[in-house]
Amino acid sequence: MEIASKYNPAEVESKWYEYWIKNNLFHSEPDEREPYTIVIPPPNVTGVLHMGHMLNNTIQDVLVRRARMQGKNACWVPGTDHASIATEAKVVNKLAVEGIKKSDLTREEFLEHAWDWTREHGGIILQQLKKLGASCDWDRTAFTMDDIRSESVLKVFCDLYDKGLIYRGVRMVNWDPKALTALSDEEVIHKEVNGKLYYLRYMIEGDDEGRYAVVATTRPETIMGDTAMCIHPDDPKNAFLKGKKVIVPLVNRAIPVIEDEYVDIEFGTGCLKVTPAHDVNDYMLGEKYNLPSIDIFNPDGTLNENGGRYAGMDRFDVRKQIEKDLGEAGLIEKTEPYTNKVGFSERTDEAIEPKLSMQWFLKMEDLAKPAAEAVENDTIRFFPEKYKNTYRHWMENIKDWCISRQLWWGHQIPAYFLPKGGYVVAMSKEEAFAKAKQQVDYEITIDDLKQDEDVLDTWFSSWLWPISVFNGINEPDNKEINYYYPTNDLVTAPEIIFFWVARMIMAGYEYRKEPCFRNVYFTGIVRDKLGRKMSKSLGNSPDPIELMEKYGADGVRMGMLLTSPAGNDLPFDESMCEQGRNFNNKIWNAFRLVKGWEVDNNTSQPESSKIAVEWFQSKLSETITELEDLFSKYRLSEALMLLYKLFWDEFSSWYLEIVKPAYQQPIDSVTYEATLSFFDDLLRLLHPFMPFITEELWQALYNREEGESLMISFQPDAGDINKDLLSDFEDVKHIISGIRTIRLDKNIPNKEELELDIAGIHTDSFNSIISKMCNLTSIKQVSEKQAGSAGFLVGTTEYSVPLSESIDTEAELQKLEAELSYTEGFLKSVEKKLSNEKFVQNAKPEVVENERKKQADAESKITLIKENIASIYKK
RNA sequence: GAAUCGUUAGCUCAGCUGGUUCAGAGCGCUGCCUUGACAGGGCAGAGGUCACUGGUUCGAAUCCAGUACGGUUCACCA
Repeated sequence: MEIASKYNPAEVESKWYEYWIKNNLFHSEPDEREPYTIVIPPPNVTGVLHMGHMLNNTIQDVLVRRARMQGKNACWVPGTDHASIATEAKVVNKLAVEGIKKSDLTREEFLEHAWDWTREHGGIILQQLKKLGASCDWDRTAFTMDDIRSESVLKVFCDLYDKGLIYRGVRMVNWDPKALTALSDEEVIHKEVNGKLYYLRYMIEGDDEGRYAVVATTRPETIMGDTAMCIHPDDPKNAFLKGKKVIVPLVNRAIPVIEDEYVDIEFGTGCLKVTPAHDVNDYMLGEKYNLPSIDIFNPDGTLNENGGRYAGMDRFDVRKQIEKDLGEAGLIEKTEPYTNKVGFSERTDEAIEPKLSMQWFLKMEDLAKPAAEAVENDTIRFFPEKYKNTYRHWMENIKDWCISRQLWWGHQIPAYFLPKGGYVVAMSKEEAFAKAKQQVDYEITIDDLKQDEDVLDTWFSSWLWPISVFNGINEPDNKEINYYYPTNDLVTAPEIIFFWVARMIMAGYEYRKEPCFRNVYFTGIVRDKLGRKMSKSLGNSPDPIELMEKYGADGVRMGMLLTSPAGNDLPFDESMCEQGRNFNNKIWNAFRLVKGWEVDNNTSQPESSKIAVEWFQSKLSETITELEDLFSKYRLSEALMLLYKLFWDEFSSWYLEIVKPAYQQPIDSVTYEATLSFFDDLLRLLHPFMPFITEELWQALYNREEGESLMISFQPDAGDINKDLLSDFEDVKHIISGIRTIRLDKNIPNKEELELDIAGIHTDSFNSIISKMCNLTSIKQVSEKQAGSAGFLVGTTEYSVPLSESIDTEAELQKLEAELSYTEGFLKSVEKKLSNEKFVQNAKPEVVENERKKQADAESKITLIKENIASIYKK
């Protein structure tokens, strides 16, 4: 049988993915087994796969595949998110290209376009996940705006409204002048901006001496909205302003000077201009002192009629113009460079405008309580744990959630306004009508009801995801939700801990009285070599699909996992995928070797093979035990590395080399069967990490029936671990390495046979292995090392190889001297410790005992080295 | 500004309740190796005052305090 010397992933991957699908192996139905559930963090429906998705979904797939192979009923629910703002922006852009303005369309027409767009681009990302090998239950694919999820969202809205947790009111909100919508606090990113601090003169009204106050502000364009000036009551330098009125420059409006301790005397001049409509703090002052509020902005960030001569201009242009105008009017004292933090929209990167507007809010305090506790007491565990702090801090300072958005793409708020004021909240217009009739004392028709134009924040649907994917909101007692919920693990990015994770936990307790998941694995950020976050705009992100074509999905999966402990950023480098690909190739070639052997039932098993089988059995068991521990701590990269070394070093470099028959010789059947069985176990262990190549080889290892698959077989169990055998074998490796080093040093080809002399304690049972691996003709005990031989120490036993050629005594001496001085130094430090009475008294007995042993070992080693040196001199 | 996490080999990271798993792993690097699974490979090597300064202790990479430098999150100083 001819098998290519290089593994070619492309055809293998699609073949097995189709096979898994065809045999319905990803699908899960409730049964008597223990469930294992993961819900996917739904990617944006019109998004494409990026490196962050690759990392995230690889981890989920590893967890799901492993759980499935542990006999659990594993269910990974896929789906997508309608991503209100992001998608709407994309559709608006697309229409703009076609010369259509959103404002020219009706809501229905716009939504038509949005659905078209969704149908066209939606689900691409899910197809890409299939390339990665994701074992999602595709029959369960959900969308945050499909019927079940939409109904769930409305239901929850109505329910929370009925409970009095949702309210409507005019509040200062974060306004995005580009997307033309309000945002929640979490959607605002504060960035440092280099600007100026403007010192403006406000003349005192009716002051004969022409005195004035100086106000320091970063936003001179908002002066038209000023309705007061504020000073600190105890500020001596501004005391002369008390009770006066000052004139707002340019608009010549008189405003009162108020006093409040909120003002920082030290900052600027100690005078604060108060613009209640455009600053959160000024708004609070306005409330406190009952100040009028003058809104000077249009929704798009241009000035409205209150902006006087600046009406119609953009806010940033006004800032420049006003600086000029005020300067000319002699009303600018000075300007100085100033750095401050400005909020920007997460989605549009537009500077946020604090704006008073009517919005819907959700009260968070009561919802937060059980959610905070659950993480605090580890009912829900975070990996890494440090995010508990972040979470706690947010939960303790939680504010009400602004859930309305002035967009069309999303779940329209189920509130219906009544003709003479007021509104009713209901699941449908019909229901609303019924309610309305009861509520009002005048005649109305259903057409008199007008539904609120706004939609809900995207996260208002995502926070129900673990419940809504099993229809647990609409039918709270259905079989599926009762079986699959609570889910087990959530894999997501720390950036959305507040947006999503925290809120899901809240919804979980509110609607199921149970945690929505048990463990949260936070992935890091995928960065490029320069440490920059990979992003579309920087263009520094490789295309995941191209990567998979180049290195194979298994190779890329491995590359992503090799160096990414939970919570750590991943400095991505293609060389890691290369390492992954190389490992695939190693497995492939090991398989070629084993499958290429000719088996002879009449050959008896050599001693060396018999021991190797026993040893590897123990090694395997040991690794399985360690693996379980690592998985329990979600240390996936370490788990993978452990398997990497098991396969490459222990299995390929040691085990296979030992049992490998001589060239063109057959192998005995006992060893052969054992080797196949080991291979089978190794493939099972590796499968969650690299599903494709393992399935390919597992199918080829034995004759499998149609429908059989590695992915639904079981993880191997750990057997007995013979610790003595394992540790003896480590010595054997050292002996073999020692001999190899001698060959290298002395330039002795492998073909040339050697002898091995041993002075000291040695277990003979491994001689067959040493002999085979080193091409030895004899291994014998000697009282001391022969002259003219090269040696090394393993423990306190001296191994030496007699050499026919004369050896370089000078070099030999140097080596021995170096070892002697090292060992003597070592002995000295041990002796120092032991002669310290306090150490002997205070340290644990076993520690002291250990030091004594070290002392004895070092002493005998020194004696041995000295003898060797002496023997060289004798000669 | 506050909170929090971190600093160990060229790179990415392990190192649990102080003492032989204490100075480790993978990659990279250096040398040698052409027939026999694999050069996408084999074998053997070199590489670190564990950021710094004090302290606790018989004993510190490990515990404590401070400093420096990074990261993350939060914050209304105009």
